[in-house]
Amino acid sequence: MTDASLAVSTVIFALRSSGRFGEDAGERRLWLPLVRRIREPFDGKWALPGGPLGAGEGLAEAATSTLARTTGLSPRYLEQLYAFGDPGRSGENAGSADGAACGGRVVSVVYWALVGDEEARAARVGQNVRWFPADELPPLAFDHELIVEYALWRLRNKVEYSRIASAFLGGSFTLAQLREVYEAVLGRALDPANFRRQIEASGVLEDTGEVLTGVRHRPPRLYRYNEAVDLADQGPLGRLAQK
Amino acid sequence: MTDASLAVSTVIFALRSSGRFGEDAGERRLWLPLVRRIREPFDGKWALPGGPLGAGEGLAEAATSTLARTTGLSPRYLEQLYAFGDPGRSGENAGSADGAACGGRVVSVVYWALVGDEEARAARVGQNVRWFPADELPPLAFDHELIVEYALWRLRNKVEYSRIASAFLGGSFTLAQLREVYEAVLGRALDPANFRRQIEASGVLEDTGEVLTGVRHRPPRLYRYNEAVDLADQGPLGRLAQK
DNA sequence: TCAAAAGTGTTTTATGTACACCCATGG
DNA sequence: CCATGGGTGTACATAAAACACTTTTGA
Repeated sequence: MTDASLAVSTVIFALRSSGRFGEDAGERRLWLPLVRRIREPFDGKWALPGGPLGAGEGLAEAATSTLARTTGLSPRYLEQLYAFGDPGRSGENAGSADGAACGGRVVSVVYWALVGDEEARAARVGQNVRWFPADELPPLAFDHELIVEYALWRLRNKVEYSRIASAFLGGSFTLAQLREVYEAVLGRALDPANFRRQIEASGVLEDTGEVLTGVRHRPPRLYRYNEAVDLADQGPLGRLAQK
Repeated sequence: MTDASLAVSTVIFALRSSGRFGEDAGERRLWLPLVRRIREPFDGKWALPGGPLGAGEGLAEAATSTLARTTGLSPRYLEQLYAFGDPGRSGENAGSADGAACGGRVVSVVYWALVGDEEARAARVGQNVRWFPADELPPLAFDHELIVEYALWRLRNKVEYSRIASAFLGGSFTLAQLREVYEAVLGRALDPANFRRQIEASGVLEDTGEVLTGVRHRPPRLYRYNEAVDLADQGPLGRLAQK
C-alpha cells in the first residue's frame, strides 16, 4: 500500500444578489469563494479552498472544516464530486490545495457544497479569500477551472431531480423564490405557471398555510419541503454522501 | 498534508449466460469477479479486487491493472465510482482491498468497469478468484455490499442515457442483442418495437448495411455505434474519467 | 383604478406505451 | 406453408410547453 499525501478541496456555491450594496438589488447569481495561494506552484493565483486530511477525520468532515475555515459557514448541502490523483496533471500536484513542497504524489478528493443565502452575506472575506461570480472566474491554479465546471454541471443536473434548491433558501419560501433559484442555477427563465404545476405534482412541497405579506401585489403562499418524501437522490449511498 | 494508505478497488461487470456449458443456453445476467481474502480482517471472505496505488500510477491506471491481474481482461468501460475514507466504517479500513496490517487510515478509490461478453468467457478463474451473479452475492468483506449496490445503481442509471451498453457487445450487433443488454441490466422486459424507435431516434446507431444470417427467421440488420455522436455523458470530465 | 405578481385554465405538442399487423427466412 | 423473430403502423395515455385569463394586493 502506497503512502500518499491526501487533501480535500471544496467547491462552495452561494446564491447572492449581484448588486453590492442594495439588498435584493440585482438578480441572483451563483458565487463561490476562492483563496489566493501564497506559495509555489501557482503562487498568487486563486484556487479552491482546501487543506490536508486530518488524522482521524472523515473525508466529508474535512470538507466541512475547510468550509468553516474559509467562510465561517456550515454547508446546507455537501456531496463528493470526484477524486483526482493522476500524477503530473495540469502542471503539478493538480487538484491539491497545498501540494508544493512534498516530493510524493498528491491525491485530492473534491467536494461541492451549497450554503444559504442570508448566511452567505455574512461570510468571512479577507485579503486571501474572495467571492467571485461563477461565470466570471479569474484564471485558477492547477486544473481547478475544470473542477469548477464539473461541479456546476453536477449542480445543474441535480437541481432538476432533487431538492437541493432548498439549500439556498430558508425554512419556508414562496414558489417565486424557489423558481428564482432554479432560474439562477439553470441560467434560463422558467414559465411560472408550469413551474408551479411541476413542483406541486412532484409532491415535495407542503403548504405552510401562511402567506408572505408586505409585497405590493397579491400575497404569495409560503411552502416548506416535505421531509417525508425522499427522492431518488444518490441511490444506495444516500445519507452516506450527504452530511 | 497527511500521509495515508491509498488503495484502488474495482467493481467489474460482465454479462454472461447463466448456463455453464451450453453457449447462449440460459438468459444473460450480470456477473462480477470477487477475490477471497487471505488475511485479517475478514479473512476468508469475498471482497472486491483491488490493490495499492503504485508510485507513479494514475487512479484509473491502477484500476485497470487490478482488472488485468484479476481477470486477465482489459475494460471496455471504466469510470470512477466513489472515494471512501471515513475512519472506522463498517468494521475497519472499509473499502480497502488490503487494509490489514498498517496502523494508519486507509482511503480507497473505487472504480467500476465493464468487460466484453466473449472476453469474459475466457476470463481467468482461480481458487481465490470467482465470478458470482450480481444478484446472488455471498457475504462480502468491509462494506463492499453497499459499494456493489451503488455500482449497480450507477450502471442502471447510465445505461439509459449513454452508450455504455455497447461495452458488452462487439463492434456490430443487432437491435435484439442490444435490447437484451438493456433488459439484463435493467431487469425488465422492453417492447422490441418501441426500443427500436427510441434507439433510432437517438441517432447513436449506424446501419452497417450488413445482416446477420444463419438464423431461422428474417435476418436482422447489424448496427454499430456512431462514434461522432457524443452524448451528455459525464459532463466536463468527459474523457478524463473514461479511459 | 392601475400595475404587478399570484394563481388557474386551456390548447398544443412531444414523448412513452400498448398492441395489431406485415415481412423474410429456415425448416 | 408455417413458426419465429424482424420490422412498421397506429391508437392511446401521459407529460411538457405556450399562453390567455382571472385574482388579490399596495400604492
